[in-house]
Amino acid sequence: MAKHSTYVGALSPEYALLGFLEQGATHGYDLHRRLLFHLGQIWHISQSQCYNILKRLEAQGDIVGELYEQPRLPDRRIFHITEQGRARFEDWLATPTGCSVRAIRVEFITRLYFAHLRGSGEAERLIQNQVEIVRQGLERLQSAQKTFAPEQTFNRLGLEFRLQQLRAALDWLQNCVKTLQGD
Amino acid sequence: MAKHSTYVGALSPEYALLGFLEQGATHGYDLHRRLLFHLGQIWHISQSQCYNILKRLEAQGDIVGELYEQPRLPDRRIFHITEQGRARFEDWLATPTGCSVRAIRVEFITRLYFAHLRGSGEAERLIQNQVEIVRQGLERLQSAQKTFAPEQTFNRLGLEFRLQQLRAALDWLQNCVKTLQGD
DNA sequence: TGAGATATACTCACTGGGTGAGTATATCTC
DNA sequence: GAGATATACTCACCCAGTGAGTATATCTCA
Repeated sequence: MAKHSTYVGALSPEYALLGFLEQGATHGYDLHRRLLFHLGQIWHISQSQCYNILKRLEAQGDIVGELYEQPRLPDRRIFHITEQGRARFEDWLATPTGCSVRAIRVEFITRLYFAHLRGSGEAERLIQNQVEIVRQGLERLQSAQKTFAPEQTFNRLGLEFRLQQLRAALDWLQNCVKTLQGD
Repeated sequence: MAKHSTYVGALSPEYALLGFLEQGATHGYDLHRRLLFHLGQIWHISQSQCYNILKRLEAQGDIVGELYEQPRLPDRRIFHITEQGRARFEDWLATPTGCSVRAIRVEFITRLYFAHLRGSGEAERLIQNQVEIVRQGLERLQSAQKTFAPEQTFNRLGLEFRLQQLRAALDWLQNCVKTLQGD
């Protein structure tokens, strides 16, 4: 069940789509439009990729589509989220985000978006959790830094880069709280 | 020719492999080991992915492999870089890296690695170029910041995140010069 | 009035990044 | 003498992502 891919590159917008569908049934075209409008700076997803994901979600049983014929426009498939899909989404929303920069930029902000919509301080809790995770990640990287052989200059540089990025992410997280309060 | 993929996710270690092969012919197992040792913090590549790429490079004519039978160990395929492959590599090395954080962390550091090996100030020039590119990117993002509708809080947050990350990258670049001089 | 852009809605075939498991042998270690 | 580790590569698979194509309706502006 809920067999998450383990490798870090696997940041699929499928949960964003599930999240939109959790708010109510709709069709692929609309989902793509909403993704662009609300999270377009986070996800850069083509229309066809959107449909690809919907196809997969349907095959997995997270959503079901019903065909509606329209008089003159192309037929629509309206997707509904299933109980299984809803459970997967809730599960994902409660899963802490890793501390890679990419995970924060993409997965964390997406989670934050849906948590914020629900109100009641969920977003703030999410941020505080993430601050803790990033702090721990920083410590881990800092101790890893000492283990390099001197000839591995570029591995060291790579690690320093990640450290700087994580520190910046931490600053951003702390600023995030204020931004979300002020709107 | 040199049909680069256009989308940002496309950061293939193929050029790193070409770069190693440009230093001399060798086999897949050794290439994977070298990639891990010298750039393991930059590329997280499984063995099979390494072989996948070699297969593609051979199909494209950038490298050629010759089979060597060994008495008791598995056969080896020794790969040589072709003239076309060498040209592709040189081309890539001279191409400026984009200003996404990921591109810098991965592509830029890889370029820097090979430029540094050649000496004669190539690495320093690369860094100075990149500083300029990142500065321009920062300005572009800063002006994009003003164009958001007020309801697009999360797009704005996403953009702020990228801004912070780029500023940190700029600091890192400036530090880089010192690190490379001091070894 | 009529040409061209833009919106609606989806399909298809493809590339390429990435993984995990499997194969078979030799040597090192305890 | 058993079990880990190194050598060297193959295979089948998943999924992220793209670009082009299809077909119609409405809006825009000269």
